[in-house]
Amino acid sequence: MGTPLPRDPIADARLNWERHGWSDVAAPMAAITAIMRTQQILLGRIEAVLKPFGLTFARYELLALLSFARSGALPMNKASALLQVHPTSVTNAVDRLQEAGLVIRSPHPTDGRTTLIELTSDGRALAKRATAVLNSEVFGQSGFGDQDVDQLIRILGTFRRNAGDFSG
Amino acid sequence: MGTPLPRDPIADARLNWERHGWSDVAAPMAAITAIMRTQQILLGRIEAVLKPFGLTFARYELLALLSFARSGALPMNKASALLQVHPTSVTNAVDRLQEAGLVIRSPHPTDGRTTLIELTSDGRALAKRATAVLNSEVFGQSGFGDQDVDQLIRILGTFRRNAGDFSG
DNA sequence: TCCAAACCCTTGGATGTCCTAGTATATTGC
DNA sequence: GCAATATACTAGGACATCCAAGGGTTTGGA
Repeated sequence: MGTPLPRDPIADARLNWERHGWSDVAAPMAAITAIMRTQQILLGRIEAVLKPFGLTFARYELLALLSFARSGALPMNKASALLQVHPTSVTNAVDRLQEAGLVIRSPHPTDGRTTLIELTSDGRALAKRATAVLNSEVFGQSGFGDQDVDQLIRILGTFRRNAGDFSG
Repeated sequence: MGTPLPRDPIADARLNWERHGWSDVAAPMAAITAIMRTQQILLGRIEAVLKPFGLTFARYELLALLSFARSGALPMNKASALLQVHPTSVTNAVDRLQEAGLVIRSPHPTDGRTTLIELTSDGRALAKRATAVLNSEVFGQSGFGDQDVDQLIRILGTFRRNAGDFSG
């Protein structure tokens, strides 16, 4: 990982696609592969920033989501839907956050099937500190130009809507 | 996952960021979060297509990379660099591909430290079939417009170069 | 009223990714 | 020529993600 490659591997893959007669899908292949790689780079940066807090991105996302809920609590199925991850992933994250004393599980007042995740004061404080560093170290230095940020939001927003993420 | 959300959770997160006084980084936060989510959606589609072949995306990428090498063989460290993943991830993928009879390990002729990964004829055939389906089912139906594909390639290409992926 | 279907969460299993450490082989410098 | 350093791969561990299955709770139709 340390040393940059002499050539862009994704551009090379695109050339290979074209050479094999798949020119019609070479460009979207390159775009999709670039998204995969960009995600990998960004996730690496985020995890590096969160590590000193004892957080992973998955746990941070849950903590941040709870901190924006008015009551500081959410049902697990709601968290799963909003974070768009499998329910078992939420179970996993809550287990670890609970061990760390950042959230607690509490029964839903009216629905016996549902478990509420509730932020502790420690959890709320940690979410705040982690967000501040994430803002300054990652989001504030994304490396994307302002116009490109707008383009990404537009393009990926359309894609996500078409993929069935949301109906708005 | 099944039902679309009534609202875009990323747009909501952006509003939350702005409400908390982080307007200066709200847009890049939204763009980065959208990249993470888009990657998740695309990976899901790809894995669904590859599953009938007994392949995962990681294994497919390795297979495809080998199929483009003239000799059909590559040193593991080379594969790790080109795929931009950790060497242990390549070891893992090769283990499983080898069990499936799709690749074999062979010693490097001059460097005793190095192991070559070599495509078997089964591996080459499977890579070809999987690529065909991936092209028609995923890359050919990406949901991105032609202009958006070009924008993505440009924006993410710049990002990756600045991140140190390649020097070209 | 009551049982079947739907829903919620958890457990167990399979994969992939990374990190750290360890073993083996090459290369470099004295 | 030999020791020190660098490189290549593998083993073990921590996490996260998904799927399939299981047990408890609600809901809704007969």
